[in-house]
Amino acid sequence: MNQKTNNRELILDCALDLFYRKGYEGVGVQEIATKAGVTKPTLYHYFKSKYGLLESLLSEKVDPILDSLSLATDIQADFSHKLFKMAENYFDMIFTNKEVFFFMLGLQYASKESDGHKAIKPYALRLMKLFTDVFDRESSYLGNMNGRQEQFAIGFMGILNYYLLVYYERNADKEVMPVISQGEITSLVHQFMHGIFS
Amino acid sequence: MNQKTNNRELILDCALDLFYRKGYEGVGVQEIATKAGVTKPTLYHYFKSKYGLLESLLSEKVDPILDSLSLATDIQADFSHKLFKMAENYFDMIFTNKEVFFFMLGLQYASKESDGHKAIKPYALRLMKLFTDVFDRESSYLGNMNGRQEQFAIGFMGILNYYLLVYYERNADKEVMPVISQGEITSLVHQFMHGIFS
DNA sequence: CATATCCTATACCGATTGGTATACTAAAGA
DNA sequence: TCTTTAGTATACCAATCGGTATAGGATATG
Repeated sequence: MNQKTNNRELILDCALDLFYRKGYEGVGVQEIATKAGVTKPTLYHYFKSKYGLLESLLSEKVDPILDSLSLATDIQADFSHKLFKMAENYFDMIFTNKEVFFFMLGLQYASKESDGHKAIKPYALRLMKLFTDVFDRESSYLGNMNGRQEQFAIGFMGILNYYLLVYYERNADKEVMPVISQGEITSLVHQFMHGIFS
Repeated sequence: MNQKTNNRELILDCALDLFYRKGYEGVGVQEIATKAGVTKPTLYHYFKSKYGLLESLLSEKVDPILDSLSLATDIQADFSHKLFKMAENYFDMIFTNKEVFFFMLGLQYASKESDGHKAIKPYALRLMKLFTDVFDRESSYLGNMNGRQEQFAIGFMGILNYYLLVYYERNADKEVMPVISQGEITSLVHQFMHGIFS
């Protein structure tokens, strides 16, 4: 039985759990190794540095998520339904990858000079582009966005992410976090599309 | 001349600048002291610990800002104008207190178990309540929000904050960050109130 | 002048930080 | 069987972490 890949994966998983709970800078390499039941040289055999570990972690955990999100934006439906589906997929993705997502979100808001922020930047841009593309594609049909597609994408992501943050904090104490209902998603999408008077 | 308050203030300012640029965990006590031109015991004379320094920093820098923001929400105008004024004040506040605000935002998204997140929580809640109150007060006039005031507040803050984050990243390299124009604010508020079809 | 208080510096603490040199073991390929 | 390679452990490194004991200097009050 090949132990190699096992330990590598184990280290990544332990690192993610710790990073998620305490933040990238708040976790030492020793702590990760101990939790994974290996020693530091083992960790350094697989990853060239702590930052290298972070990079591997992101590329192996975040990229697949973005890939699947990307596929999910290719549905055929009217715009309102499309946005609903997008929000639903987004929330789904987040609840099944809670640790990755909130760790990612934290890095996005971390100080610019921090290692974490530098590491997350390409992924954040890709996620943003994913949302912007949806509005861009729609504008060729609707044609009424007047170059504001990006502002819409920012607004949509802003609403979803901030809603998630608040939701997450309020249910943090709960054993298992309850999912966001379809009604809530509908309400959020409706608010985004038609404003607050309706 | 009394040097005491000078050094205390100096330490706070240096700490803020460093925390803003490198993050709370990314900065050592020694680094703060050195930048302020004092030694560690001096720092520890004024603040009982690194965390105590953070607490003092927040209460002395964030609270006044929230106070002034709170006052600014008390204007008499139609709702749309009120939201515009709020967004304008919010952006104004942020651009004149860039370091405090983005440091605060970073802590808000930091991992729950981190010291920084624990320290910022009450301030984040106060800011949130500030926005929610505006919608609550308006609902007594309009009465058409059906208990969704909080969702609206979250959405509004989400749009503003995410817009700020993107804007901030794009202009990070610039010598002096250009302010967000009144037109942009109008557009954002309009989008929030009436949705994307208009 | 003397005392008390506030402030600051030298020098140190144990613990932890990220990272490594060296050697050993197990397995796979020739 | 011999050699090579990947993986792991012991033990170590200098540097930094947050924090402090002690003592000296300044200033204000008695």
